[in-house]
Amino acid sequence: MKQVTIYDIAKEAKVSAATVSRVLNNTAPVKESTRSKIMQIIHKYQFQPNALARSLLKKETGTIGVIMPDITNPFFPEVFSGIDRAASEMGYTFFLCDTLGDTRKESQYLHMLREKQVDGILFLGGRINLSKCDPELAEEVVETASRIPTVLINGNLPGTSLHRVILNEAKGAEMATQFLIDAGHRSIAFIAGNEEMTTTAQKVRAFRRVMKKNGLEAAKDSVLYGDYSMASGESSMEKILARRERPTAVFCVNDLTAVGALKAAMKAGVSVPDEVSVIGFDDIPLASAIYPELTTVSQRMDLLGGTGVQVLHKMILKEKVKMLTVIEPELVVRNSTRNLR
Amino acid sequence: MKQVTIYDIAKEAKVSAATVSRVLNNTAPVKESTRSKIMQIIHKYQFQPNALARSLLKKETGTIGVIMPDITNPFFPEVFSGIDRAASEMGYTFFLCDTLGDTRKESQYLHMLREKQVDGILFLGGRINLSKCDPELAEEVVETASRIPTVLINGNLPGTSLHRVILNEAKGAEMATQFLIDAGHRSIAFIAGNEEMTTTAQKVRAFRRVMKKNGLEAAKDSVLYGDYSMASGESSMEKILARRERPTAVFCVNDLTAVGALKAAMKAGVSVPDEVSVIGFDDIPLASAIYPELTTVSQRMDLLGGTGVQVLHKMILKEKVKMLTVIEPELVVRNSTRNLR
DNA sequence: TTGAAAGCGCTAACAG
DNA sequence: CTGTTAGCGCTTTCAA
Repeated sequence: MKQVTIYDIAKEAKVSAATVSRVLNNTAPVKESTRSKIMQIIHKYQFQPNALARSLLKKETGTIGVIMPDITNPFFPEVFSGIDRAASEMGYTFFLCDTLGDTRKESQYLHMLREKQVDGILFLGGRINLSKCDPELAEEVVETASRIPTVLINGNLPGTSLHRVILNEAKGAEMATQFLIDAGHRSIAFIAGNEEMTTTAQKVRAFRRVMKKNGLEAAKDSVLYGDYSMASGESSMEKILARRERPTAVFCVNDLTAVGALKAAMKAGVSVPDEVSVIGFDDIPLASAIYPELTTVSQRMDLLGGTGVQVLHKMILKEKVKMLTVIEPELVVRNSTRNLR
Repeated sequence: MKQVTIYDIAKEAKVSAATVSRVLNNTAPVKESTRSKIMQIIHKYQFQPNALARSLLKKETGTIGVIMPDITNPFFPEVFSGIDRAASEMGYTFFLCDTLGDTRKESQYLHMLREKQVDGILFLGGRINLSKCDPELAEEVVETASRIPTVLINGNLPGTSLHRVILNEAKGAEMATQFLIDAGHRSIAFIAGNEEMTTTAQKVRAFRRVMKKNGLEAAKDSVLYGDYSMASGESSMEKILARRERPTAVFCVNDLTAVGALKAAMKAGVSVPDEVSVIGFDDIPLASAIYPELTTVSQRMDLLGGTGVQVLHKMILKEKVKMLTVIEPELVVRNSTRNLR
């Protein structure tokens, strides 16, 4: 079936293509009788203008590229949902680019998004969470950002200056640690993620700092590294429970890990929170859906995503925006932690 | 910064745009010396061709639209992941269209995807899961599908004939029910989803059929309706536990609901599986990450998504494909169910 | 092996 | 209020 174009409509209505375009876009007054005739024909053919042609001309596509490492990790759908909610009103649609944590795919997507002329890019995870990011990879992002408005969500590329929207993770980790200490815990373990990632490094530093500040010792083996997954939380918790000296509380780098830790505890017949307190990070929906409900630090993922879009939108409009927007975490106390006093 | 075009490259290389296009696409032999000169200039400007212009001409965008009701429900990211894995090798990228279960948004996205000239559409959830779908809504999909290859995943539009890839849900529900009965359960409740949706209706029918076949009674109140969420599973389970005559097993329409049910049981101090068995449906990652690990029916979501893409891809290539592809469910026995014999 | 020219479908001046 | 004209950036004959 041949695609019907604005010319076909114009011919049948005995007007010029320009006039059809005018009624399509309401971009200039058109006599009511012509308008309705045109409308009728448009309807008859179920005509829809070709967005490619329009975008080619207008140099805007109404499309945003979202790069993320793993849509299967509940954190990202939540952020995406916030992005979507904020941006669909503005008329944007999204290329969802799942990199599976593969740096090469990140590069590919960066290129692809440029070719497809997206209006903006939202970058989450991957290289922007590496403590030591290869300068070439960083340069790639900078290069892209110099042509397409780009905002990094919850990440950074040291040595560059890109627009960012981040959650104050250090603060969140401080809050969690202090909360545990205030509840009387003196021996606390931290189930972390990947050591090379800032999402872990920042929290570990904050954790150690707060412990020290409270005159507590964070033994070397108090921090266990993993990969942010439920499986990793489970195995780390097993190790912890196997020790002769168990901590009374465990702080997890994210909720997924915490859920895994909870499972390990239950499996071992160790009661949470009676025998060990567990606190997570993120506040994904799952956190409040399990038993015991998880005490956690909210990343306010929808706000994170929504704010990212707002910043990006302003950049697209060439309005002024702060380079850095930081969102404050919130402690959400539920039932997986116990007050020892 | 003005966008650099193929002409700028051509001019600087002192060749025609056609030649540049040839080296870009390897579409005709080019003298090695010219080729390398052009390449060098392309590199210098970090030139990337404008995909809009190319797509306008070639009438293909390498883009697939994926319409789904809720990216926040773990089922969908899993399917998407399967789609992505299968399709990114083929060079497709995705518009992710989250409808939030809003029929109007579905319509909007259908239109938008057409305007953006996607090569194909994958439709999940929403109107294609309604037992009684408004003919106009169905017609909209048919109309779209007549112009753009479209496949429905896990759904149907009665009275139309569209390409579909579905999981045999009735079979899955039969397997789950029979499994419970074989384990000696005689009183079984079913926590369902929305009564108007086929994902619920099919399972309810299968559940009743198998009960009857085994000479068991499925009392009217044995089926509780809800909305597929963890919260709905929790509240339904609370109702069930409040009865003087408790069933010994509960079959849940999906894993999310089952997780909610588990929570309610734990909260009430009712042991799963000792006092009540719980079986889910889907096998999302969460199912095996909680304690007790959930017995469930696998929807093989990655296969579902991957197969959907394969079918779609063939349609795009105008190859022959079966209208209907059905995937068989698998029972995954874990620890949330108990054998009574 | 290369260039000229036409055109994908649309919009934006500029006239009238 | 409406038509004409000229592209947007690219690919593809057709000739040379």
